[in-house]
Amino acid sequence: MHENDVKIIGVLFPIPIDKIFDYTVSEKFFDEIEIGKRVRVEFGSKKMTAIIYKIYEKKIGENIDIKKLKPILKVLDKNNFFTQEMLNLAETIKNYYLCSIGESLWSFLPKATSTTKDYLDDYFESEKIENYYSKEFLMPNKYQKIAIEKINDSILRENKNNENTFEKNITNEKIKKNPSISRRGNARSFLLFGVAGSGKTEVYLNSIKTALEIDKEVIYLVPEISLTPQTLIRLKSRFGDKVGVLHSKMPDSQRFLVLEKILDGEIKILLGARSAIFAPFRNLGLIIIDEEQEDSYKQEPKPSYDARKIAYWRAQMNNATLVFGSATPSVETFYIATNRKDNFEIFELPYKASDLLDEKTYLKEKNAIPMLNKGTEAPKNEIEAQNKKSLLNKRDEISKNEVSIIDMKFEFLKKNFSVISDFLKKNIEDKLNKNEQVLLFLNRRGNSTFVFCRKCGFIMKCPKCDVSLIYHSDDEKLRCHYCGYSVENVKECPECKSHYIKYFGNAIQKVEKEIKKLFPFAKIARFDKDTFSEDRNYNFEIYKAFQNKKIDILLGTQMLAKGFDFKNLSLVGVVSADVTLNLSDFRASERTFNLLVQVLGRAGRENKGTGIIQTYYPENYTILNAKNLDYLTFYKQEIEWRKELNYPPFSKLVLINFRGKDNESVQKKAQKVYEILKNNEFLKDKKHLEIIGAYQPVIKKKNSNFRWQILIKIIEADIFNKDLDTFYCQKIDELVKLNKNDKKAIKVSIIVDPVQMI
DNA sequence: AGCACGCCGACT
DNA sequence: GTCGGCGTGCTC
Repeated sequence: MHENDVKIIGVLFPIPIDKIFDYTVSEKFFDEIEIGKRVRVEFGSKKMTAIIYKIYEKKIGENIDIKKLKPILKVLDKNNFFTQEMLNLAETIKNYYLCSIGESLWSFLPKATSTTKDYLDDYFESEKIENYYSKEFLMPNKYQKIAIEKINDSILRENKNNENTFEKNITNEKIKKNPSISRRGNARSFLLFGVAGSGKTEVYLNSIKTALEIDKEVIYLVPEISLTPQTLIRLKSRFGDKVGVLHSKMPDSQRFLVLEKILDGEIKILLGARSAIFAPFRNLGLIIIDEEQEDSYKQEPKPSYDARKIAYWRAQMNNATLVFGSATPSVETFYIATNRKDNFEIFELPYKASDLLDEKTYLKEKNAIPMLNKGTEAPKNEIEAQNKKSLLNKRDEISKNEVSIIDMKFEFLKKNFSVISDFLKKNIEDKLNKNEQVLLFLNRRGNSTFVFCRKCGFIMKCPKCDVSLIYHSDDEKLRCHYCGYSVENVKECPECKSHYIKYFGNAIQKVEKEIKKLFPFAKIARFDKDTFSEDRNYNFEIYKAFQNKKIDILLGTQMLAKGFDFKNLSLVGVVSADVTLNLSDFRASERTFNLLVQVLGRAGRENKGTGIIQTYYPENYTILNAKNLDYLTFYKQEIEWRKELNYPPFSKLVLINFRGKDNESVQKKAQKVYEILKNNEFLKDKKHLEIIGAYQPVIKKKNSNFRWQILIKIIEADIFNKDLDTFYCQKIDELVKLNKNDKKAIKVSIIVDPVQMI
């Protein structure tokens, strides 16, 4: 084998080893190989697909023994799915989220998932798009107008001093070790803060139009695409074939087709969930992230990236405009936006668009507002005043639904032992009599939260996880909601053989039974993960059935809170608001607040509806502020304790997970690492570092593995700036890696910015 | 992460 | 005997 006959390339696998693997390339492949293309190679004993990351020209390094290298078998791609920007981004992700470069780069490409036909297809077959939304751009109200003008201004301004980012040939030299992302131009970031129905989408659509006019491309992220078919329909009706979609149920072949169309320039707007943030656009001008507060933007298995953060980095690298939208923004984003950090600006859409756009108002607005998309600048002081006014004053003017809080402790004293309070019952009856629809919300699947023996107190627990089993009456089984373990229901106590088995707590199936008893003539349907998994089309069916008034009472878990838009719904009852509130997670209040506001917002999007929250904590600030739909007051209280206890946005969290079969050795390991971190001379910065541990999380055992954790708070970290705290993270990573290779029986993983704390 | 290889216990 | 559980090490 002569040096001239072969080339050597370095490739990456989707494995957690931070290493580039070298292979030889025979002459017949010389024309095909290119950095970013995928190749088929033998790896160990298996054939695997890898991505070309390096092409070594001519000189073969002295430390590479050519005889040890295996040849590549095939070049898989005609097109290169990676732009130069993506390769740099992979490095950034690797450094920030502490994964291997292989894992990082591979997360950009579709991986084999289920190939079920999605119900969206049926949706398009059965419904005519035009029937739903107009092709015309609606006339925005004055709040929308202010936002649109500012966003358009940002998009257009960047066009002037933007170099062409199209790069065809990627060379090794261009892959820098620490790519700079500080190339910040004038592009800005925006938070659109507006209640449900306030017309955020119309603002997005206008911004997209502007971006397209100057030949820029757009990424539009939604939390879960299959729950929001309306968004796609609206996009398609305005922009037609330029719109591409990526969603979770799509087969890989179709995903690659979408990527190809992006590279060909056929697709200019990509709508999708989290992973769509990696779209290989070469002239990205706008990124929209709707429902910005959703946890689903953060991926938990490695690489555990946050699409919002990636969006921020990509916006910086491309000088693109970034738009976040939410009715209840995440505390972190709201903090940054209101403190105007990182070129961030906040706009409020304080009214439901329907309230403003009655015909009279419409005509008034239409006459008052000059044509859009010409970069017309609204008077600066007016905008400022408008923002100030609405942020400082409580939003009294907002047409809000009437919401009541019911103290369940009091119900108990009244000797009403039902899960439905008298007040809620009366209200449901009232609505049913008026032929209106009711939605009941409960955040717990199954029938009872736990099953125990009244004689000896034995609680049925999952043998693999440290959680109680939940009784499902459908099939008379006890299930673990963490690992899926299930057993037949018990009639006698496995411990003392008594027959005094009691079912405790209120889960959704039990509530369903009770509702059926209370309202025997009502048509009742249940909607949760259990009914959902049985039939993929179920949620669409339910949606249609409810729309067509074939259901009187719909009972559901948090899956209901998203995306659904019911017109005849006039009462939302939260059966229990307390389940998520009591979780030991620093985001528990935030999640509960968001969920409550979302669920309550389902009522009366057209007419005025009512809401009822049942709780044991009627004085809790989360519940109270949710009742008033008062985000600002909630935020002020939430941010205060976060600051006090150094939680995000005042710190960056790094969670180290230890798990293994033997509890004691896992504990020892965790404690040893804790000592090492605590005593390390680089990490002795007590002012900026708080190391907590080693402790057992609330769920001590998961899937037969005992768990221990160490939590590190890097204080005063800037949550969007990766440079500030990278040093600490790298050091932590280094120390943990150095100390984990002695035994494989204990698995150690580091999660940067964890979302699941328990 | 997979996967092979190898060492020990259980059982047709 | 041999099947299989999982602990350990390797992948260019």
